[in-house]
Amino acid sequence: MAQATGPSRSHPATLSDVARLAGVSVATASKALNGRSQVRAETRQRVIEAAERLSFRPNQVARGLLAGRTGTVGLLTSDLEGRFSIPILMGAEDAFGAGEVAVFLCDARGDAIREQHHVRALLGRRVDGLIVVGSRTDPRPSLGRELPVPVVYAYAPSDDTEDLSIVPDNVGAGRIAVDHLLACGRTRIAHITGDPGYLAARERAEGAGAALADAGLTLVGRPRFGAWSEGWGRAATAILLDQHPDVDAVLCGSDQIARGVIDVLRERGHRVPEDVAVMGFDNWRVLTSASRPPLTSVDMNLEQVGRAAAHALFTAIGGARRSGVESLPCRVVIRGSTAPLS
Amino acid sequence: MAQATGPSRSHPATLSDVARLAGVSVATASKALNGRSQVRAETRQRVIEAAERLSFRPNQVARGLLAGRTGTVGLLTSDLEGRFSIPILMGAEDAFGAGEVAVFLCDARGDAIREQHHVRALLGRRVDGLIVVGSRTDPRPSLGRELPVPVVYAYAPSDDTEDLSIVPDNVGAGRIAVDHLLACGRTRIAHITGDPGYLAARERAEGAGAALADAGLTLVGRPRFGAWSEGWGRAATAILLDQHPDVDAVLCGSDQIARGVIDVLRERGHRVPEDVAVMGFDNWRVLTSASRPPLTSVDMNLEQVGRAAAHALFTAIGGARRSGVESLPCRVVIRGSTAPLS
DNA sequence: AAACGAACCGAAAAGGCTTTCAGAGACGCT
DNA sequence: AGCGTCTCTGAAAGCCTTTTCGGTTCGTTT
Repeated sequence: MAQATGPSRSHPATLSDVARLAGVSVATASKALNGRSQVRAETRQRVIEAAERLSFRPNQVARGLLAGRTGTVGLLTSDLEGRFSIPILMGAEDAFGAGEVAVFLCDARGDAIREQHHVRALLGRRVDGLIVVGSRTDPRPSLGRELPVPVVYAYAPSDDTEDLSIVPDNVGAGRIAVDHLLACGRTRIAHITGDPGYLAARERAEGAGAALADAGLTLVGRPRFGAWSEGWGRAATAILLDQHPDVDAVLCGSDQIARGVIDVLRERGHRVPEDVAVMGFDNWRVLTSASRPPLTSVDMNLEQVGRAAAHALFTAIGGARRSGVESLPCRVVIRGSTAPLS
Repeated sequence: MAQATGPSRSHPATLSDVARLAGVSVATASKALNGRSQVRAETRQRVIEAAERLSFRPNQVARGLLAGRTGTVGLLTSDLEGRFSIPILMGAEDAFGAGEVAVFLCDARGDAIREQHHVRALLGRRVDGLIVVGSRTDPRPSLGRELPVPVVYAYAPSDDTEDLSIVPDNVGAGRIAVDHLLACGRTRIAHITGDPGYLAARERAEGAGAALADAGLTLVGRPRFGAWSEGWGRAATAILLDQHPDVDAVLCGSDQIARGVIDVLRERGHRVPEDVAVMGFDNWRVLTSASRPPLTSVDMNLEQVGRAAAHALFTAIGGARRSGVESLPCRVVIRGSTAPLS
């Protein structure tokens, strides 16, 4: 039943086309299509049919001009490459897409100038709000208070506490990770993690330490900061085993580190998880499921962060402003690399 | 020098605000700011200063309504999760961002219904064009010929040859991969790759076979199709070594497979690259640089694909329509896992 | 029969911008 | 002085939709 001649490449139908075809005025056509009550049912039907025949889609641009709200938001990422931005972005896109909001994507490539440029461009397009997604949890410069639209920061909080930021709770993440290891009966727990220049690394270590203290324990040695790489995981494990051969769990700052740790443990003849339990961080599927055994990991619920940011922005557009840093809980995803001591 | 009272949260300045402040009409103000020639230099200067004082940014929505072109495009991905979409998206965003085009991001989550919904929404916003990004290189259903704006398909080509699609040249990729191994003096080359349901897997195998044939050689055994996982890489390697212990190179269908291959090779006492050279596919940094040794891999130049798609769309909006499937060359990134036989 | 609501419809304005066209000065020429 | 020519400027139309408000038609009430 293909239509012989669709509307095709000519100008899309406008409301006045519909009105003409239905034999009413544009005003009536508008009311009919928008469910306004001052239209006779029969007339409304005629208009709807006309609209369908012309496959009329109301021009959101015109609508936006009139309403003062465009139904668009800007999503400003600092680097798409980083794998943390993507899930957040997905969550936000998802939360908005369900409504009638469209998302402009802008990647600043970590450059402040480019970021400014994008902000200007987005404001020129009269977005109703902005979400700023960072690639690390360290605070970042605020876009300022003088913007004409609300802004929500996701993952990387703003350094201005008047702004609203949504971040994962990395201290809590450290706690629940250790809690899981304790629940598995482990007591000699080491922590190998990434670059100490990252707040995430320091906070996770802090949380881990606090959970251990609550149980009357301490970490085996100090937290071993280094790099977010497999290489560091391997190197640190070698040292760890030399110093503390009796360790029975290693909490790692990332899944990459964890893979390095597991490799060296196996090479040195330690069984995972029987002798040593290993936990990662980030719950990055490629790494967790490919490792032997599959890796227990902490998931930061980044999609959730994205959705929460979208939701917060939505309510802020509605007028309800919040501020401060709100942190969302993380969760432990249990796989084969951790198990109770038998 | 902070301004005491910025434009802040009040309505952004409009052109008529600027005109009033400069003491001219909106028409003149418009011409002055847009570089039209029919304005005295002195008047223009006055207008520009007024615009600056009010930090005036022209309303792109109004401009779009008038011009009939909005300076926006829709970027329709089928799944953001997949790692192939991201670089393409970055490339496209980059190519457009440099100009004055803004990108609407929509993720269909692999659902045709949702895709349709997004297309409708985007057309309602009067995007000037559409880029459809797929997650595998197998052809996908066309959006149809009746759309009012040009469409370019990236990575996953349309099944309608009247559409324009930009894809990586996977056959060529298989060729250059084998060429590199041949250049390293390898002659007993095996191919372990992923799911044969993927066109990419079949095409790469085809290209590899062709390059070998050109050299008067054949693969060691047949291409070993399986899954895109480390696990399959390990399993296939075990079988391969049993059947052909003299193999001197393994071309893998993905970096994940390659990591599995390398692991088993090492465990069985084969040195990489001295005894066996190993190549991956996709050039996925996390995997290539973390493996021991770092992995030589074929990069599909996906950012390039994204940029090319953006560029093609741009010219199509300008009126120059192309059609068919255009494939872009891949490149070999050489790291430690391949080296000349000494 | 006159008046009154209710129900329905359409003209017009608004939103911010660009462009066209006509008008206003300024200037030089005959 | 009168005329044509430039150079600037501004009024107004147009883009597409929504909303307000005034007008018309009916049926109902006194």
